[in-house]
Amino acid sequence: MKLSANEEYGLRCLVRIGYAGEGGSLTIPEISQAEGVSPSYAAKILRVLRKGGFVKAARGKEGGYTLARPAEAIVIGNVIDALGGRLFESKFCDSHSGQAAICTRSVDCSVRSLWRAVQVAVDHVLSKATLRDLLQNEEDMNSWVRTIPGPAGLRLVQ
Amino acid sequence: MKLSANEEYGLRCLVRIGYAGEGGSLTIPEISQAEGVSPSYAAKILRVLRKGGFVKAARGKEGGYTLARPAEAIVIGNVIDALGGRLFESKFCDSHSGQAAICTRSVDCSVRSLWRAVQVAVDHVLSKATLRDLLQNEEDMNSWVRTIPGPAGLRLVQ
DNA sequence: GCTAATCTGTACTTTATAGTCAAGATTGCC
DNA sequence: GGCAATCTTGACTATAAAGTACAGATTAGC
Repeated sequence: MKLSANEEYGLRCLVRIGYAGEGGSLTIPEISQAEGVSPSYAAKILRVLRKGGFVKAARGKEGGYTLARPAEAIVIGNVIDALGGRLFESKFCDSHSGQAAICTRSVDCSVRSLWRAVQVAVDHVLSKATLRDLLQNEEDMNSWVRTIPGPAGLRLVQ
Repeated sequence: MKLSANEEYGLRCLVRIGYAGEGGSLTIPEISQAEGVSPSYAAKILRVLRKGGFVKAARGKEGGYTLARPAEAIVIGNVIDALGGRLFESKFCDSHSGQAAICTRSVDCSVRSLWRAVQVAVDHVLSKATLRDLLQNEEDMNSWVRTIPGPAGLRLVQ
């Protein structure tokens, strides 16, 4: 249960572009240097963000990357989704691949229920947080964390 | 944010051994066939579970794997930990490696706070669930999920 | 239209994870 | 002791993820 490099760097690049403000833009060299990754790699990640519709790219002189939408309209869950595939996507726990038949044995049921509970917990954080939340300072950050409903949401698992 | 094969198969193997009941044991061929993996791979995973102290192995005829402790004394969070490294362990978000200095730039702070919130949410599920919970049927399963406290726990993030 | 700055795409190399193999060690039973 | 069943170990191969290199396309400004 680890973060992929794509998820980590992708989100960081996005936050950095967000910090550039409305209409502000950053170039690949600027971003790659700030994040300490090679320009090629930054470009690769930024391409994913662009294809996901989170940033816009402008070529040529004065070019660079800008947010494609206002920060409050960018849900972090969707960003992570685009960067690293679906949350907890797995070849085993495949409620999405229509292989319901595999859930006849109890081991499958138990484990899948657990992963579902974890996924719901994660989604509760990531689907509520927007890029705007990440652009506040740390103190403000914690305020939205406190607003996450607990048992009510988790009950959805069943 | 994906599950590793180790985490998925490891937990499944453990649950399967748990289903064998108190003192019941399963051999590598039995487990590997049930899970649809090669005996070699099952052996590799079971080694991790053994070194983690979750199962005991007996060699020779009548040998096999047994739970090392009662199911209610096995916390799933610890199992996942042993199988796949620390939750959300990352070379970036390294509050564990004492590199606090990296948190001077706001991008680092924002992103790390987010991951911390996610980790807390995940821990709330995994540190409360025991193997015993997974051995119940699915209906019973959901009952412990409902008991997870929400905002109270997440407030710990700050 | 030329030039320099910038993004875009593909192909490549490196490294980590997943999964396999085979020889060795232990145990229970005869 | 000998045999068969079983776990143990380390080395090996295959596949996926991480990261790099480079040639090409686009644009702003002159």
